[in-house]
Amino acid sequence: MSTNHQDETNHRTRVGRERSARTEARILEAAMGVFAKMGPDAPKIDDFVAAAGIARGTFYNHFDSVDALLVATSEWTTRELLSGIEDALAGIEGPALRFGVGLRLFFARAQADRVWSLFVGRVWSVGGMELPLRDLEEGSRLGVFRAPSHVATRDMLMGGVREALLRIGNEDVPEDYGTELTRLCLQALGVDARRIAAVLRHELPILGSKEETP
Amino acid sequence: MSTNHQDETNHRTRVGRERSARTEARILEAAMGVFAKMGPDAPKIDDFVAAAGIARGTFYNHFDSVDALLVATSEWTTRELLSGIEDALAGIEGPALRFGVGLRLFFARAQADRVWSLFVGRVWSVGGMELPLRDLEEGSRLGVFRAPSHVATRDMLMGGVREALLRIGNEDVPEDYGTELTRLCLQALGVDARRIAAVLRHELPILGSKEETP
Amino acid sequence: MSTNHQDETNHRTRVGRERSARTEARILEAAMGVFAKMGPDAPKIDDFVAAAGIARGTFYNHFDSVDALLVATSEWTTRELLSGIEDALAGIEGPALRFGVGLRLFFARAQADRVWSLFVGRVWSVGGMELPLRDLEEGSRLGVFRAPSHVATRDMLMGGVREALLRIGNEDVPEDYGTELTRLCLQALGVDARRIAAVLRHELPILGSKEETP
Amino acid sequence: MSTNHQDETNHRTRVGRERSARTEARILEAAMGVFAKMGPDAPKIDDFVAAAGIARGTFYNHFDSVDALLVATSEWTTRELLSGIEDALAGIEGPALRFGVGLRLFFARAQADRVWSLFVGRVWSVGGMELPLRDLEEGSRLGVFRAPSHVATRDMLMGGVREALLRIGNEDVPEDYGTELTRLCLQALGVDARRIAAVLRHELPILGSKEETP
DNA sequence: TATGAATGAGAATTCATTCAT
DNA sequence: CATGAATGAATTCTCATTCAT
Repeated sequence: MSTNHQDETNHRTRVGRERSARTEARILEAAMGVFAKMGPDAPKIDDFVAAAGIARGTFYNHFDSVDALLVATSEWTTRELLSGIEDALAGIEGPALRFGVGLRLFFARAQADRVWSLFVGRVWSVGGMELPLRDLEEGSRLGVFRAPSHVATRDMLMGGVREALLRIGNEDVPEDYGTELTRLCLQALGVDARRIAAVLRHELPILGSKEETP
Repeated sequence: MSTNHQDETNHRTRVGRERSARTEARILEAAMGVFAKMGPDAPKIDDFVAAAGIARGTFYNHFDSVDALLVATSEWTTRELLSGIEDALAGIEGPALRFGVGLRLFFARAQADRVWSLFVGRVWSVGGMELPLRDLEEGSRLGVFRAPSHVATRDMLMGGVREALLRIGNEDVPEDYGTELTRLCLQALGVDARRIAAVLRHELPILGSKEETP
Repeated sequence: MSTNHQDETNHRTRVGRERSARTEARILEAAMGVFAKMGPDAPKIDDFVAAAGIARGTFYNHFDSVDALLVATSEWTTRELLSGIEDALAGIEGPALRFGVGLRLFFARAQADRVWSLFVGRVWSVGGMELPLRDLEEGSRLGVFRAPSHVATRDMLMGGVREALLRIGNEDVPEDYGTELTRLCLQALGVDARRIAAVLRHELPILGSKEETP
Repeated sequence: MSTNHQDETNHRTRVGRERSARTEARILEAAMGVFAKMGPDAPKIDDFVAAAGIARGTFYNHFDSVDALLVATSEWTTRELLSGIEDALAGIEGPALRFGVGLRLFFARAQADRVWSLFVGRVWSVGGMELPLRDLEEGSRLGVFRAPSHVATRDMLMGGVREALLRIGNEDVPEDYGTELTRLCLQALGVDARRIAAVLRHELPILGSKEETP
């Protein structure tokens, strides 16, 4: 035997940690699907256990409750997307362009993963996902956006986007669905037609996904 | 002898039915509040029982399950509103005017009853409430609305309105919130600014609520 | 008005009593069927209420519980049969003949009313129906019956008869089923073949049913 | 390292299955007693739970309903007896001898376990226990049995045996009760006295009970 | 006396959680 | 860390009983 005690322990520890991480990922992956299908309140522990193919007790080795799992899943599903979009918008100037292209990127992600789309649409309130307030404010200040009450504007946009996510998650939509939804958002913001056309025509930057994103 | 057997039976039957109807109304009223606060999946039978001040068994005399209650409550909360709005719009012509004024009436109702607003916002998908498709189509055809995909447009509007209902139900909003939301909807539809102003200025017809509305 | 107070009261009382008696008969009739189909433990008050076509409260005007109803139904279904058979056997002598003919009369009744047969078969233990012990003892004493232990003999006969009642109640049996069963009972009792033939050939006396038998 | 992941999993699985099987046996054992005392319809889940000394939830880990438990218990209580009797009769020839000795073995079993006897007597209809039809038919064909209608004969015997089981289960009976009952069955079948005596005198073969019989 | 809505105790069932292996 | 049987509190649901009309 070429391994001494120390090595063995390290090995076991490392193996255990890897196994644990893999199990956790399985649970999160499964949880996204379960929450997407059943919403945040209906699913029971067994739904996750069955979907992840683990034992009941294993669940509790990783999460304390369904609520904790919901939070973790929200975090996991959006972890890198928002900063990713932020990065992708790095070189782009002007609130309308930034907001519109950002939205197009967001919908592209949704259309590429319908389960994700449905999940985010249903539990948005939980995860802290937010509209890019800075761009909205700047747009208002510059007069590019002609929208009245901030709150009403925020609600209109959030609602429209959420409904779109549900639509994408629930049925097949045409490829340009996300673009059209973006157009409607910009119209709602009072952006003039010419500028809207420019935003929708603008080349879509590449969304750099890091490591083990969902 | 002024009462015969037949009369007696009828009387008992009628009295019973009236009592039953009153109890059912109590349950529905309570249910609207419970669903508004807790959503469609979280509440337990006891939540309704406690809110309505009835016995557990009484619940089952009227509804088979929470789901059945949800359906009945949806129906009950919207029964007359939509036809009421339809009636109120009777003399008004033009899709933009009809759609906009209808929306203002709808939000007026919501702002007047925040529990109702929250309930409808949370449960909309269940009740068959629908946008006035006819006006939307006509507006598209006439070029008053400049919106692309029908589906995307529907989603944008529905989502915006739903989010607004949640907002109204959850916190105090300024008096003109509904009007502003309406403006955003019309902007999203591509209606030009002048016409929007006219729609928002148009006098609000009276919404005739019949008998035992919620 | 030609009726004075006294008359009216009498009239009402009489009418009420008649109505009550009719209701009670309806319940008993229905109960026999319900117990026959479901046995003594399974049926709920509502089963009787539904079968009798009465209101729930009405049940309690006549019976205190399902158990009380079972007792009453047993009594009602067998009230006159046993004494009727006794009467019909009045002129017949000899334990084998009396026992055999009595049994044939009993099965004739069962085959004429299958619901009755099933009811008696299932709840026999409740109603105090009993074998004609006197004839059995006399037969033993005289050596006509060659059966060992009294208890075993009683069990064999009771069991056979009960099973026959269930058979008759559950499916169509040939007309001579009761006769054949009687033959088996006499064989079990050790009666010799010639005498059995005589018993089965003996003319069946008429079973005088009085008034409102089931 | 002498245990790998696979081994561990297998071990846990095996241990779990064994524990589960033991619990299930406890429930079945208890259920036999409960059904014997209360019949098939009266007992509540809690009766089984209390008798087996388990938690309410544990019941549902093993059986879906009282009905399912009844079926399982019937199967469990008779699983090996009938084939055991069949085996014990292997070397015995002649329908009367086979039938009679088989019956004596059956009653010996009943008298040795009164709870079993009562259970089988009360729920016979549920479990598929059956009379040895082959012997009955052969006996008829050979003229050893002089019985009329097959159905009537079957009912007479079944009923007698069932009633005997109830008797045995409910009170102390003399040691020869089973034998006497067997005599009555054979008499009912029309077997002549001499042969009956021979059957009852025949030595009782040993009933090999395998492993975990009730 | 007949009615049937309301009641609430009790029975059935689910499900989050624990724990020995 | 993974497993899954056992647990019992929480929840759902049934049904005998009451009572105003």
